[in-house]
Amino acid sequence: MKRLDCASCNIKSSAAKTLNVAELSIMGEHCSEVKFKKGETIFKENAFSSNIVYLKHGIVKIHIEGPNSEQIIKISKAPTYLGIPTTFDEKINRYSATALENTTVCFISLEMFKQFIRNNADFSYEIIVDLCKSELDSFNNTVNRAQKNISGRVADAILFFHKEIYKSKEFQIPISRIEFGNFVDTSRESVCRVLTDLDNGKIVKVRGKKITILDLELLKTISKNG
Amino acid sequence: MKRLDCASCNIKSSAAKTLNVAELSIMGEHCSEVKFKKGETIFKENAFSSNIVYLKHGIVKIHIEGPNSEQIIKISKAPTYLGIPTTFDEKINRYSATALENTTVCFISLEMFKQFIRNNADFSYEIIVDLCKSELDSFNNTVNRAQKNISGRVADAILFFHKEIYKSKEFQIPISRIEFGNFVDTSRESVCRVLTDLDNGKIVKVRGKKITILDLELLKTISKNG
DNA sequence: AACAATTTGTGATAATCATCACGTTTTTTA
DNA sequence: TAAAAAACGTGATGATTATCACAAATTGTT
Repeated sequence: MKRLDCASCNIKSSAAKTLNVAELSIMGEHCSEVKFKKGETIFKENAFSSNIVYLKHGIVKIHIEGPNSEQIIKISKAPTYLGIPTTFDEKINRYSATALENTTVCFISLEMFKQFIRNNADFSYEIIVDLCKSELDSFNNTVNRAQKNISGRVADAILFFHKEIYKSKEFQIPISRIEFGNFVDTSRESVCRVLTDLDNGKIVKVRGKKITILDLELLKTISKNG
Repeated sequence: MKRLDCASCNIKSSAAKTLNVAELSIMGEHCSEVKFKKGETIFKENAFSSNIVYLKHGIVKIHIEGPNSEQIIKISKAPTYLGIPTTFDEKINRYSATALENTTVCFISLEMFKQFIRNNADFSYEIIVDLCKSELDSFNNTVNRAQKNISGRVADAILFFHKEIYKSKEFQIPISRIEFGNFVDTSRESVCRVLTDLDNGKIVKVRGKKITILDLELLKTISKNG
């Protein structure tokens, strides 16, 4: 296993920031860094798992094979942990993670990670804060998926890419129309139709995967009211 | 504040089980036990919050006010923590909890709870395990809500009450038809129709709120395939 | 027990959205 | 660079489900 110099890593998680040099050195001995290309699977549902996965660079989708199609649960951007719930409680992964662009991840030995949690309460504290945040996100997500119509959900997704991922009004969406549908609980065709409507209304300029938000306020209104 | 004798409590959370007598005594000094009647609000979305809530007895619904209606995120049964994510990261509650039957909860001082997490890594560990479990549940929920049709989701809910809450084939559902709809992302009317179909097909006997599962296997099939 | 209020059940109708079909464009690969 | 494969856009159609309307049943109240 490649020895990593975690102490000098400047993309530490807030949990890792609580560790001292000695602890970071131990961590480096139980870590490996791997690069993935766009489209590659980082870890897969139902596969055995004994690593915590930390996303250092890049964007990934978290997805589960549903009864009808792939369900994209969320899209995550570095830096963040990817596989804490999936590895902590279960022996097998309960969801998959796939790179949406070239990414770098650290595979951290689960045993060592648990040691840190058991021995370092500050570390645990930060992990708990993280898990709480994602649970709240997940709850909000449930409401939005359930109660908004397709236009609202597509608008939501565009606003999500704008605010959470690219922090710009102009970006390339990292997913196909099919994946977009799997992300906002609708069909590829419906996504296309909503996008052309937004384009026709000069709210969002849509050119293939390239998105330019023209009227942010109106887009927010659509996100709220559908 | 009423002083509680946490040491002698036999409904301790797995986290609280890691505490020694001295710690449990401290906990008792920073806890208060409150009883709620069916229908009463335990804590409310957008209200200020400075307590961790532990459900000792009873069943509650966790809900969020959505753009169109109340969204029931989940239904939880004692013993469990209710408000970790809502209090840990935020100053205000991000969701409400309402008693579905007479319940007993402990309000635990957030400051003290954070002290335990910072000082007792075994305690933190158990909290993390809990949070991981609920995140996984939440992910599965997302898939089921998105990809199953109404029959499947209603069947799911009945199986949920059977397996997770009452552990019996016969029970009274603790929610109205409207709430049932808010729980499985549909209208009151659609819930009624699916329930009469299940009753007509002799799969589930439905008499008002009283449910008797007659054909468990068929119900599971409906849950899967709609 | 009688009344009011709420909850429930069910038919009719309308809206939303999925699916199908097919042509076009873009991307990948040989 | 040409061929093949994949992704995309859009119209037509049908299925699912929401909404409306109203009667029946249940629950709560005086």
